[in-house]
Amino acid sequence: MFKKFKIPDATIGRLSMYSRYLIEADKKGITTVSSQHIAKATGVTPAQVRKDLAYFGEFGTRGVGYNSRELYNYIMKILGLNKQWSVAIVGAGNLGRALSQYKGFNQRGFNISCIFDNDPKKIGKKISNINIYSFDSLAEKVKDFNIKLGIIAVPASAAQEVADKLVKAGVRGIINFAPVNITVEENIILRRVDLAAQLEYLTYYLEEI
Amino acid sequence: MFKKFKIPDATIGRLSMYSRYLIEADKKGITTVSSQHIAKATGVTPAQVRKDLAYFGEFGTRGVGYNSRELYNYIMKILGLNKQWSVAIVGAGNLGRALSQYKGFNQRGFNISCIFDNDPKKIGKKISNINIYSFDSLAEKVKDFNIKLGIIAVPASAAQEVADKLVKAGVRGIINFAPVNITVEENIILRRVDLAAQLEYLTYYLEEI
DNA sequence: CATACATTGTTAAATAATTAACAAAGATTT
DNA sequence: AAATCTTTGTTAATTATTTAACAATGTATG
Repeated sequence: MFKKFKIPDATIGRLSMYSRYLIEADKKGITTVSSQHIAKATGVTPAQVRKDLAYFGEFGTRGVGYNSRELYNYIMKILGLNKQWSVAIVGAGNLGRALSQYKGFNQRGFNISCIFDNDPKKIGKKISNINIYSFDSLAEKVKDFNIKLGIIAVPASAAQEVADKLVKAGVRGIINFAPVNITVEENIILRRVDLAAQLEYLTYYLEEI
Repeated sequence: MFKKFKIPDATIGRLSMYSRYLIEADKKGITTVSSQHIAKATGVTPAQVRKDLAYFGEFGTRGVGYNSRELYNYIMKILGLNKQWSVAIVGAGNLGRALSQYKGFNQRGFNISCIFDNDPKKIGKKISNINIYSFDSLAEKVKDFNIKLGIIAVPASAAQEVADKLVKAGVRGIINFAPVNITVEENIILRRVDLAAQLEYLTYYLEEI
């Protein structure tokens, strides 16, 4: 698996979609699929599918297509999903609690190992069998559980501080749900997910039609 | 407000970020900001800020910058956020419940009016004062509450059916949290948010470093 | 086994988005 | 009031991404 070239960010998101389609196809007994099939199921063009895959190698057979299971395995490997990942969620508010229980993470190999909060009323409790720990024990627990991924679900005002703590503890990738821009050192992967902004895309387009 | 040209999708997301910075700046008594200030606070380039704004008009004063409050108001108007929007959430599972309670929506003018589910145990109950109704009453309630935005938080297998129902009831914009591609007629605005895929971006980049 | 057909992988063309450069316009200083 | 400084808005250049086209390659058919 080689990542020599710069791959468009969007490609990664599409690979994830492809993989979901492929595992479904495989379950249904569809052993072979074409770029056309994948494209139709995921809402992209066949050329896009082939281009995306071409970044990583040759996975198909000309005149035939792709073996569903095989391509699925390749993509999962590309995405780094051929193993389990431990994840920490920081913030046991509504969003943090929901994400802790969200089944979709488990389905893709993510294991929410622990939750952190600074509310004494929450510390020591559990959310669907996941322990809530104090901020103070973050570094310790991150090392214990070998956690490389962190989810920030705290208010905007605390997000940067939490990010710093996570990075210091050894976390390598962070998703920030707080609606604020935070910065991390260069070798840390950071993504921002702004739920309200998603609705704002809709209102923007609906506004003037 | 004119949307003659095709605006990059990313621009809309950035406008949302800018607006969040601007209201904060205004609260702190910073009446004037430059594209440089906005850029630094939101993690983009000053040229990007000016380009984004230029799609919609001239909001600044050369040699001076932008009036924080004024630009904030302009952007909110552009995004269609100068009024309240009623939103329906479909699915009262973990994710649906969390989104119903998520404070971030309210802060930006979104009002979760009702929740729909088909579980008899949930119908009739409330989640932080928001009623849970049956799928059957969806069309009726969407009209009663004048709901134009819908959030799909049901399992992938039910997502398309829910989308169809929402559209038929008069909803114009949809966010789909189910990890599946759904289709809607052309004049409906649809966005897909795949939470697991967000983590997969991280693992992709962490995999081979 | 030659011909027709299907579908990939790849190269080229077209489109889109970002960044850089700078003239225009207003504020400040001498 | 001329000269200098600042920062916008806009145009041009650059970079990135998507789409289209097609040669290469394998399968199926007569």
